[in-house]
Amino acid sequence: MSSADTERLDTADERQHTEHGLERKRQLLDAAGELFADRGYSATRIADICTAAGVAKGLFYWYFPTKGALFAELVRTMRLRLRRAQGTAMDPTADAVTRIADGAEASVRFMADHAAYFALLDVERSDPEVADVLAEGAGVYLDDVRRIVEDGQRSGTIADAPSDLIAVGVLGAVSSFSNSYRNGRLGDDITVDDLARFVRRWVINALR
Amino acid sequence: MSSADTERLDTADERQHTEHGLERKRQLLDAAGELFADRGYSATRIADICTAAGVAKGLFYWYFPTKGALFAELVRTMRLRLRRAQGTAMDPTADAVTRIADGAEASVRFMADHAAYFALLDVERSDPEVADVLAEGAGVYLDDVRRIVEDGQRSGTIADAPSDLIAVGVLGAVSSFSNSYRNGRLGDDITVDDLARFVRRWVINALR
DNA sequence: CGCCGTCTTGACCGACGGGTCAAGTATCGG
DNA sequence: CCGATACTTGACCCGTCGGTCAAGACGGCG
Repeated sequence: MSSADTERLDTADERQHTEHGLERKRQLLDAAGELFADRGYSATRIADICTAAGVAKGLFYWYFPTKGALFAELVRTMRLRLRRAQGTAMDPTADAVTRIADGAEASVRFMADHAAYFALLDVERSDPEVADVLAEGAGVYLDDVRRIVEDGQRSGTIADAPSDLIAVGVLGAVSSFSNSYRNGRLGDDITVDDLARFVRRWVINALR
Repeated sequence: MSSADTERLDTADERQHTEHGLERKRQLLDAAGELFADRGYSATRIADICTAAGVAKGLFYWYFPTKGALFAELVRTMRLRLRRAQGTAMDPTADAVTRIADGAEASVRFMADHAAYFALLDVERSDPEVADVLAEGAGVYLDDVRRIVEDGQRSGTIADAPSDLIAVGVLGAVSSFSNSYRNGRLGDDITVDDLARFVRRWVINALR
């Protein structure tokens, strides 16, 4: 038996984790998410993440091959969760406008629920170390929305204009409102429900 | 005469620059703007800026006390220019909706003209070293728009809803569309004029 | 020409932080 | 009780990068 079999994973990122190991990993992910959110990616030291999670620095590399890998995992997890939230909020049999409005509303609520995480997506977009992962998902939502917009245009419920422009507008509205809400630019007297309702109305208004 | 007079400016950021000196400074500012835009603030090394500007690293500190200071100057210059562009585009005697639409259109054109610069504002929002400068101006535009919105609501031309929400929506639309245009998400077949017209229509539609 | 202030250089310094490593501890199946 | 495998530690290494500095070059003015 050659020694290659075991060596394959020595340095690799795929390790055999126990239940407890996965829990640790999640702790690190959580700590990192919070720190990234309010200090930025590059301003967050691996040592900070470990301190926040209450472990030694060396342990970081047991779970992640590099800082960027953790970031990528964080982003992908988040993206998955958001899409799931959108999916369950949208009734596939409803008309295009309703579907978009439902998706937008769900996104706003989701982003408000996970404010710490979403401050991230909004940040460090250009750091080459992370740009790829971020860009990778940027077009996905756009495509989702554009498809529905075109659907709506075929049935005449959505105004006739370049579908990608409209999609950008919808996505932009969701993220703008969510961002402003998150960093308190809207004041404390407005609730998530208020915001969600307003965005729904705003989007519907923009589509016609 | 005490020696304090000359010493005051030794380390300070205010230096006596000749015409040629100011030109140099502008070169550095330009080079930095471009590099920041496509690599991010923290990923851009001072050495990179100097290389791009074709000067030695030491010279950087003849013109700027620190990296952050250059950034701050860049941002403030940009903000000033944008506000000026908006100001000249908006007829103070026109009604609120027209004023907002004009301002939005002008902003879109301006951002397209200065794409390299504006990739910046969108980036590294959370880097503590630069967060202050960025946040400092964030509320300004919001206030500008909100005032006009409230004006329009008084005269009944703008829908009755929290004015800050509406202002966030307008600002968000402008930046979303500009961003998408800048990084090519809208395809090459769309021109700035198309975009500007579309945003105008979008904003007007959203206000009523 | 000689002085002075502006401008320019590139070698150098220091710390900061990502990543490594050798030495453990904890747990579990046999 | 033994060995294997997952986990944990903190000292250490080392490249990188912001910032300094001493030595000049250039240009105008008396």
